[in-house]
Amino acid sequence: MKPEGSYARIYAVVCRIPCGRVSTYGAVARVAGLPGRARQVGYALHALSEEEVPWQRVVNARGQISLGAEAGMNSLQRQMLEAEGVSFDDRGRVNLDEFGWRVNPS
DNA sequence: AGCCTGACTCGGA
DNA sequence: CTCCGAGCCAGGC
Repeated sequence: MKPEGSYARIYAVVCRIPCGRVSTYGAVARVAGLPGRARQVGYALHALSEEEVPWQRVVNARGQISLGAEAGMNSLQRQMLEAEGVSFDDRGRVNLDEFGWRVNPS
């Protein structure tokens, strides 16, 4: 198993997130086969920087955008999600109970 | 080789 | 509900 393989897993999971839905780093990590390595998920996405992967649909457990550090990106992400139909509150948080993506919705 | 930082999460206060 | 501390792995210097 190559270390790069883990990254490909993360990208694959993110790509599986349907339009208008968001997921958390922990959830993606778990589905990608990296339980507890949520941090690495964010790290992988940061290194990603590709438009082919909807990294914008990935937020933290609070449903808030953690990009803060990357100037401009956090605002951009919010607008992109809003364009997909995702609602944000005054604090810039998403209602995971509603837009939170479930791997297998019952 | 080691040390520090980081797109995070969880449990407790 | 929010805030704080500890744990986790990988990359950069």
